[in-house]
Amino acid sequence: MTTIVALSMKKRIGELLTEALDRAHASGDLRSVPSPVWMETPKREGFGDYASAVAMTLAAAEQRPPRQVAELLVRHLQGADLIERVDIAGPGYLNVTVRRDAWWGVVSEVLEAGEAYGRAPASGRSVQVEFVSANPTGPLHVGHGRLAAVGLALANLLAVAGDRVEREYYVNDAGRQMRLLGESVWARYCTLVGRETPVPEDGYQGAYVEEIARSIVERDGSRYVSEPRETALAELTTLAYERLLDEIRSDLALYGVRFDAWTSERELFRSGSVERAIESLRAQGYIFEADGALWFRSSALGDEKDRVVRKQDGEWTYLASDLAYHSKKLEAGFDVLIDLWGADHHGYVGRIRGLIRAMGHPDERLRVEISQLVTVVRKGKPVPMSKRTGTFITLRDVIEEVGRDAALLTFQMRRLDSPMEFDLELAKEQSSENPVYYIQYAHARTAGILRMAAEQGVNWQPPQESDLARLVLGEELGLLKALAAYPDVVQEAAHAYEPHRVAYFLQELAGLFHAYYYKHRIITDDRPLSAARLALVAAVGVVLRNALAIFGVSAPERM
RNA sequence: GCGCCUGUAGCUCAGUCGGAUAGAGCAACAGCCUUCUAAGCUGUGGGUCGCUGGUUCGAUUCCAGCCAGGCGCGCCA
Repeated sequence: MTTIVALSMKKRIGELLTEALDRAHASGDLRSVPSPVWMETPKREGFGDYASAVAMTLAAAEQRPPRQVAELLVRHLQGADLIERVDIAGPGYLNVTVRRDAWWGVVSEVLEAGEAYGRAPASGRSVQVEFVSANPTGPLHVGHGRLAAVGLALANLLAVAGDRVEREYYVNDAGRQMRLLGESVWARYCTLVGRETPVPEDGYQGAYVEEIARSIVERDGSRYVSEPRETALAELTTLAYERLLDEIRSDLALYGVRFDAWTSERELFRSGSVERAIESLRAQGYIFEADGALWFRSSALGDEKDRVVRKQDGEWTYLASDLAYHSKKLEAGFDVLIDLWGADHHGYVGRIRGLIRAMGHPDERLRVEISQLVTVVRKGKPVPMSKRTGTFITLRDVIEEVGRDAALLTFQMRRLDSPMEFDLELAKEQSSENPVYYIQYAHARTAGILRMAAEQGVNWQPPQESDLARLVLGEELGLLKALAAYPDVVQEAAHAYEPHRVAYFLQELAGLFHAYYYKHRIITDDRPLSAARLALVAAVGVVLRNALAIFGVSAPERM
């Protein structure tokens, strides 16, 4: 039985204020019809626990000064539950102070809900998140690491916020890049068995290409050179891409990123999905022929220009299969499709949006989140990242150098659309100062205290209300308020599709806890007080754990 | 040239549909281990929010124009 957590404190206060507005309107004190109010969390202490600017918003329609509107709202809030005091401040803010005893209940709420604390009821919405989707032509690099970390977190965040979420990786295992990979491996292979062959000019030069060729030589010898070139090439291509895809899968597994579905581009061609998608667009007049090629009339759908889907030489472009891919996703009935792309693909958004429109879906159905590029720096010098030249830092390198948890969380400490610099030397040097340790250490401390309590036989669960009433310190109230805010943080972050907000919350909660721990003893001779504090500590541990889980970061019991 | 993103403390970055005295971490400096873990805590200093205008009672936030950086503008992906 899942406990459906009651409304958060913020929402409860918002409802009380909405009711007050309704009463004010019904009694004729207020002329305008009030819309649902938005509570905010004041930046400064002394401004109450929650604030609303509703009086200022209404002032114009009421043709009265904001403070006068605020005063009448305060009158209608008289006697409301939970509320200790409402102050009018500044230009007309309503600053609501919640009764101290109202906070204690959050401890029991957190402990009873456990893993479910912060989880919203099912929204009924289904969302598909497609991310990473790197071509299997080489190992994952740092940029993929950012996309993987954010995709993982975004998917988890939406799931916690109530959406049904599918995580998908689209495998580009067809087309020109695949052929180049095959030719590159072929060249290395031939050279290794004594037939010097140059790697094609646009081919892949990385050392991993030669390694693949070498492993094929070790297993199969030189038998491919006696086959017809086309047959051998096809076989080597498949061997190479399967091997690289395996590596990608294992890198992602090492990183803790799992996908629910892997869609193959080849399969889209083989199954006829590409032809069907193009035919369907043609039937609507969005496909035409010109200059010996086949075009998608995306300019009629908001794109900058029309795009080729089949080249003069008869080969389909990447766009053709991508149209088929997105058609299938739409037909699968997802309410929202999220594509997480690197900034170097953002010019692609217009044509995919064109498809969405052609298929008669609203723009909101497709969300393309663009990750600005990651610049990798080593000792202050930029490291070029190119699969073709073969000089790049792989995701695996990063995980091995700075650790999985640190890598995952580092990518969450900035907004996705903010460019970031990743200095490997710095990341190593600062590893002990990394936010991830700070947060994990807070969790380990909660675990350590609970262990000690168990050893000393201090009984604290289930928490008694009379004991919780002993939580009166400023630090304790601060922690209670943070715990109460967690469901709001999750919901607001999900609404904005911005998991990094949860990361900042984590840092704040960990900070509050460290300060509390240092200033006050949890386990003392005062058993009821100890019980109350232990319950609070346990609740902090639960929320730290739940929030870390969104990022796929571990919550160690000891460090 | 056009499009998208970015510009906030020395550095890396937050900043809640426009709101109150713009915040955090790192770095610097000064303190704190007889304690349930010092991977921690306490304090100090540090800002023309890129620039200029506009809208508004009110702009770091919205709009326009500049400046600087990144990315894109292919019958590549």
